[in-house]
Amino acid sequence: MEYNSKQNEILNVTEKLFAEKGYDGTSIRDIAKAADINVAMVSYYFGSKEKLLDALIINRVSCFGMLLETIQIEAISPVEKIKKYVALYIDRLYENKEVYQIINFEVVNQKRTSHYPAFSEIKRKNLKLLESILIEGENLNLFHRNYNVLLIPAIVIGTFSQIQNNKKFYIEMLHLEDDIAFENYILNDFKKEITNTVLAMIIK
Amino acid sequence: MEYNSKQNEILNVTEKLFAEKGYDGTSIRDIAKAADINVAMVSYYFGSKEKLLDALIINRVSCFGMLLETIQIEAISPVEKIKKYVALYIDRLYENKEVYQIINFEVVNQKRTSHYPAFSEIKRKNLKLLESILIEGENLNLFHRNYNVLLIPAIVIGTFSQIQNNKKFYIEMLHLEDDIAFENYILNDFKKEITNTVLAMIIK
DNA sequence: GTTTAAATTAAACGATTGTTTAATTTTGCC
DNA sequence: GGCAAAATTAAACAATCGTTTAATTTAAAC
Repeated sequence: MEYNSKQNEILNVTEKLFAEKGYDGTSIRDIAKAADINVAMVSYYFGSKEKLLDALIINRVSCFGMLLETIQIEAISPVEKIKKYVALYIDRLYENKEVYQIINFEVVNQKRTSHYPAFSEIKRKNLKLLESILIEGENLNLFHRNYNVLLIPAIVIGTFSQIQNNKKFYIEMLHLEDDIAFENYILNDFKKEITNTVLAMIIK
Repeated sequence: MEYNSKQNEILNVTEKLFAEKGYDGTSIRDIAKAADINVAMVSYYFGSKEKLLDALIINRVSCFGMLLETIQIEAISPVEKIKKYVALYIDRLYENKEVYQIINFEVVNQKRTSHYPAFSEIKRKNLKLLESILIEGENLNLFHRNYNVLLIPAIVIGTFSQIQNNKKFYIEMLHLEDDIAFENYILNDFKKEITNTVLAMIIK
């Protein structure tokens, strides 16, 4: 689906507002005001508020799955593959933190669960990839197998979300100066720490 | 604050609905219908919707901090203390998963951040306790210190939330039969796994 | 320049929102 | 039984919600 500049502006504004105030907490008039357009334009371009949410999620998520798959092809050790897997995961989560925040709430929210199958599919795919790397490591006698594969993405995503959601608290506790320092923490120190945690789980 | 049976019924229903559909996604009429009372009763007892949220959170959270502190007094090794710390944390999170779900969203939500200081205080307190156990372990040469203390509660809470929020997905992937099997998984297998993860992070 | 479709607007739609009112019923106390 | 306070009710309040309408402006094509 291709969007013109006006539609993209609406999507950008919507992403920001839905992530900040939630779907139910954001009115179409909020969106129209922030995007500097008439309220009727949202319905005109997207049909309805619910379809706007659909369009936003589909647009943002369409490129989610791809990058990870290249890891398995590379000629590097399973340990390096895990490192790359986690690093890419964190990058991807941070890059799409707004839409991920929206999804995270809307998946829980029992009012709108229409996107559930699409996400299950992406998560299943990512799990398959991780599993193949882990088996490779087990065959090379690098990894043991007394852990639950499901726990690894749960730890990566969960810990990331926890810190991102409580950004203010962690900025305070880590004595970070501003949002840029926080971004640097996530993409560097946190990435290393969570990678080490995952490796400590699986390495013999 | 003491509440009569009618007020408690309202709080119980509100907790369930806010956790399911969010604060903005739940109307006072939803609450009144579920609690089988007149809409005016909510305002009559709690003043407003926002004050109802306040009352709910304060009521549920008031007993949050206490139990953990008993750990430090016990005459057991730091490793055992960490095990107890994580186990108690999981129990507490699961027991209060509804209100925790509400808080988790409302803290992120920039519209209502009034409860932020109270939670920062509880989190800070829990961190202090954890830190004292870790130092005890370092002094006994059991733990090394190349890890970030902040990461431990972030992993425990984050991973728990991630699995709880995507309950449906995990029930499917873990081949669990029903909600009771899921509860058993969280309180037994998951608790062990996440404890092992934390221990793998810190033990020499 | 005229025509036609697309874009944009202000206004209005009915439904729902949180809250208040004023009347009524229930309760506890003497 | 009478009375005052508390509890409960239906109804109404203004505000906001998502959406639609119908009119107007802009843009593109010929």
